[in-house]
Amino acid sequence: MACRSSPFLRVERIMSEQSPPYEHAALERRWQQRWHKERSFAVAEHSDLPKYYVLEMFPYPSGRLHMGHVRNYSIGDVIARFKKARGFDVLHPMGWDAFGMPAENAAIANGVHPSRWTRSNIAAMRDQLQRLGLSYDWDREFATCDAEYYRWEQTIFLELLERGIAYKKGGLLNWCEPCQTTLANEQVEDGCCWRCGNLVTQREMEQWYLRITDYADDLLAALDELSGWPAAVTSQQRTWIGRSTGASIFFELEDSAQLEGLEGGIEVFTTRPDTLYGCTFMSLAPEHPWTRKLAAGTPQEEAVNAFVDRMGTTDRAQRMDEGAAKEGLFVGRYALNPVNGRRIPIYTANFVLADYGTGAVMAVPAHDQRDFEFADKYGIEKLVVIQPDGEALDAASMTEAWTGAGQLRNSGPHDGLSSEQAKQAVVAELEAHGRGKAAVNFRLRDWGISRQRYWGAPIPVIYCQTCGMQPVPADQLPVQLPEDVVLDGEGGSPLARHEGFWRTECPSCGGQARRETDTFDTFMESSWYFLRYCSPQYLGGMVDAEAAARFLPVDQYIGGIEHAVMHLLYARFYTRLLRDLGHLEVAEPFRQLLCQGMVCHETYRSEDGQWLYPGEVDISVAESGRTAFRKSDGSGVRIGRVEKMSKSKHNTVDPETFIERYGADTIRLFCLFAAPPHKDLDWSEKGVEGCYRFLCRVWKLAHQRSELLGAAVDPSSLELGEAATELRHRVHQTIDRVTRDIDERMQLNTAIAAIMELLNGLSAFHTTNGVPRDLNEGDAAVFVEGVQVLLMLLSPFAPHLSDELWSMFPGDKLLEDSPWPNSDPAVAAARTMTVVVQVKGKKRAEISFAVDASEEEIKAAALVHPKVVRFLGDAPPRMVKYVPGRLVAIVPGT
RNA sequence: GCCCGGAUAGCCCAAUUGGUAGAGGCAGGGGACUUAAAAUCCCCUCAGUGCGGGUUCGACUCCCGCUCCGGGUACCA
Repeated sequence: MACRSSPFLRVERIMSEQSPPYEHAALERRWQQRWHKERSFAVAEHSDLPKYYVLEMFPYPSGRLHMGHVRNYSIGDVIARFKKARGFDVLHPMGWDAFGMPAENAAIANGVHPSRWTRSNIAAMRDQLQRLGLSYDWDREFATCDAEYYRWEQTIFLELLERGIAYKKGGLLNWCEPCQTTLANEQVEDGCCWRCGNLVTQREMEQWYLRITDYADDLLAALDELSGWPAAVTSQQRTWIGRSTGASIFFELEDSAQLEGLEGGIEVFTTRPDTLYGCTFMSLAPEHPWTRKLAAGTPQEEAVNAFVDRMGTTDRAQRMDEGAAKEGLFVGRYALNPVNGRRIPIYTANFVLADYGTGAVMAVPAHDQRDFEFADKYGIEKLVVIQPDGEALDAASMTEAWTGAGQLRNSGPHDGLSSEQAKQAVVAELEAHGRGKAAVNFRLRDWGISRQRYWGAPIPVIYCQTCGMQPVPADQLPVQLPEDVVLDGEGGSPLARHEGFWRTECPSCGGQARRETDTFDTFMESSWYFLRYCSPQYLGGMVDAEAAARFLPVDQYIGGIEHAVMHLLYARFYTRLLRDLGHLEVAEPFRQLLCQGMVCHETYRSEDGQWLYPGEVDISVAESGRTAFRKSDGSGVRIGRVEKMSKSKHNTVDPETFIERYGADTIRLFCLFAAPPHKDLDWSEKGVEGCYRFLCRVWKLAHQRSELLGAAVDPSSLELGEAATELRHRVHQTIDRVTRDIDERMQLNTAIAAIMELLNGLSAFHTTNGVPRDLNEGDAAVFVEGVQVLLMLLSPFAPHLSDELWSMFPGDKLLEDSPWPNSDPAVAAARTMTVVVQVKGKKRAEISFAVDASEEEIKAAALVHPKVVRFLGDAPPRMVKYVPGRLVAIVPGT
C-alpha cells in the first residue's frame, strides 16, 4: 500500500542510477515560470500569421477544479499548442463566469460577501489552472463580475431596448423557489431547475425578455451550415426551436355579436389543415383569455371557473404528465367550422398548452390521438375525413386515431385529394374566404432574462412615476452593483431592499424614481465573453472592431454538451444581435464545436448503503473477480456501476491529489489517452500509473543517451544500416500519424498511442536485451532525430517534461517556439509492402514486395505461390483483383 | 413513443472508411536482474467484432429485422 501513495519512492525505483530522478513537481513549476517570464502564449495581434482561436467554456469559479475541467482544458491545450507549433497566431484565453447564485448562497450561509468569495475562488482556481501548465494568454483574463465587463452588456441592452428587441411583459413565469428567481424556458429541465434540480412552479410576474423568437428561423436554418458541430447538439437545437408548418384558422362564434372583442373569431394553429372538415369540437387552454369570458352568462359559468381555478393550482408537471387523464369541460358556447359551417362545441381541456400556438386547438378526434381520447370520454362525435390506403375507417369501431396520410372524404370539394394535396387546398379555401392562412409556429419562446437575485449585472433602467420607464443614460453606465448589501436570504431580491441603490432620480424629469432591481440572467454574460477576449481591455465598447475581425469566429470551441440548448443557443442568438447592431461581422460564433465526454468512475457503497469515495476503498483482484473492502474497518463494499463523477455519489477524485502525486503532465496525458475526446472517460488510477510509467521511460531514454543529444547530426546525409533505416522510417511515419490524428481527426488517444509506439521503437533500437548497445554514427544520428521528434510530438500533451528534456539539446529555444516537425515523404514512405493473398475471401498467403512492384508482377507472384496454388484447381481463375499495397483477391475458376 | 449515439480481448480502446481484426495502455502469465522483494527490462496468453438474416471474391465497416446500454425529447395541436 505504501508505494501506491508514494510516487517519489516509485520514481527512484523506476529510475536507474544513470538517470537523475524525474521530480515532476519542481520541474513543472520551473517551466511554468519560464513560460510566464517569456510570455510564451501571448497573442501577436498584428502578425502576418493566420489566426487560430481555441476556446474552452469558461468555468464558474466554484473554488476547485474537477476532473471534467481538467479534461476539457487539456483537450483545448493540445489543440492550442499544436496550432501554435503549426505556425498559427493562437488566441487561447481563459476567464471566469463569475456571476451566479452559488456565491450568493455562500454569502447567506457563511456571511462572506459574494465578491470576496468569488475573487478568492478565482485566485485558487487560477493557481490550479496554472499548475496544469495550460497555455493561456493570462493577460486577457477577466471575470464577468468586473464592472468594466458588464458595463458593455448594459450598453448593448439599451440598444436592444431602443430597437424593441428587449421588452418587458407580464405573464406566467417559471419560478424556482429554492433559488428565489425566475428561469428561462431553456433553464427548466424536465420540470426542474437546471441548477438546483428542484421542481419549478408557475408564477405571474413581470420581467424582461429578448426577442429570440425573431431569430427562430435564422437560428434554425443556419444549423444546417454548422458542419463542425456534433449532430447531437444541432438536433437538440432543432427540436428546441421546434418549427412546424400548418395553418392559422379563425373560428367564428355561433353568436359572436354577443361578445365584444371576438369579432374575428378564435384563432387556432394546426399542422393538419387537411383534417379541418373532421373538426367536431374545439379545445381551449384553461388559461386562454377567452375561456372564462365564453362561459360567462352560460349555465356552465360556475363549473368552468372552478375548473380553471383548479388547473391554475394544479402543478404544471402533474397536469401535463402524459399519463394524466384527459379532462375538460364544455364552456357553454359553440363555434362554427369555417369551411362547412358545422356547429362545434367549445371545451376547455387540461392538456391544451396556453403558451403553444394560440392556446386553442381545433379538435379532430378521428385523426388526433388526444382528441380521440377526449371525444371518447365526453361522447363527442368522430368524423373520418382521411381514408388510409386499403383500409376503410369507421368512426364507430375505431380504437385509436388515424394520424397518418390518406385520401380525403367527407371534405366537400376536397374529396379524393391526398392529405398532402389537401393541406394546401384547404389553406387556399380558407384564404379565399379570409378565414385563415398558411402559418408557421415555433416552440421557442422569448428569452426571459430577469433574475430576482443580487449577484448579477444590474438591468440599466429606471422607473419614474411621471415619465414611466427610462433607460439609464449612457454616461451613467455602468450601473454598478453595490457592495454593501444585506444577504440573509429573506424578503426577496436584496437590491429591492437596498434603498441607496434603488432610490434615484428620473433621468428625464429629475423627479424621484426607482431603479430596476432585477439583475440579468448570467447566461447574458456567457453569450459574448468569447468576443471580449479579442480585446479585453478595450475601452471604446464591447470589442475593438479590428480585433474582432481578426479573431472571430472561434475556430474550435470545447465544452460539455449540457449547454446544447442554453448557452450555445443564447450565444448564437446574441452574436446575431450584435451583427445586426453593427458591432460584428459574423453571425455564428463557433465554427467547430467539440463536446467532450463525461469523466466517470466506479461507485462504491458500504454494507449499510452509504456512498464511499474511491479513496476509502481497497480493491483486490482475484480470478473470481474483483472484491472491495472498506479501508477503515475491512468491511465489505459493493462495487456499483461506472457513472459520471458526482459529489452526491462520492465517486469523484480530486485533480489536486493526482497532480501532486503524479504531476500535471501525467494527469493531462491520462485524460487524453484513456478515451477519444468526445467519448466518456473511465477514471482509472492504474491507467494513470501507466501514463506516468510512460513519461518515466521517456525521461530515462533521453538521460541514458544524454551524451548523444548534445551533438545532433542530420541523418539524411549518412549511410544507414538496415535497423536505422527502418527506425527512421517509423519516426517519420509517426510524425504523419500524430499530425493527422490531432489536426484532422481530433483523435488524441491514438496520437498518444503512436507516440508510445515510437518510444517502444526507440527503446528497442538502442538496446540489446534491455542494455544500451554501441551505436555507430548513423545509428546515433537516427536515434537523436527520433528523440527530438518524440519530444516535439509529445509536447502538446506533456509540455513540461518535453521542455525539460528538450533543453538537453543544443540551443536554448523553447519547444513552445519551435515549429512542428515535418516528415520527409521519401523517408516516411514504406520501402516494402506485404500483400495478402485471399482465395474466395480466405487469407492463404502473404508475400513481400518492393513498393514499386507492378500489379502484373504481384498478381503473377500470387497465382504461383505454393500456398495459393493448392486452392485454385486447374481452370483459370474467374477473378483476380489487386487492391494496391494490400491484397490480391482470387476467385478460382470452376 | 420519437430522435441521436454506442456495443470489438478480463477492462479502457485501435483498425488508413469494403481488403491480414490489434496499434497503445491496464490487468494476467513467464523470464532476466536481485540474497530476497519491489521497481525496471524482455517475452507471452486471450476475442472474431451484441443477436438473426442479406449483399459481396471478401463485412467490425453496407442493407433489413431485433436486443441491450447511454443521451435528448414528448399531450407542441
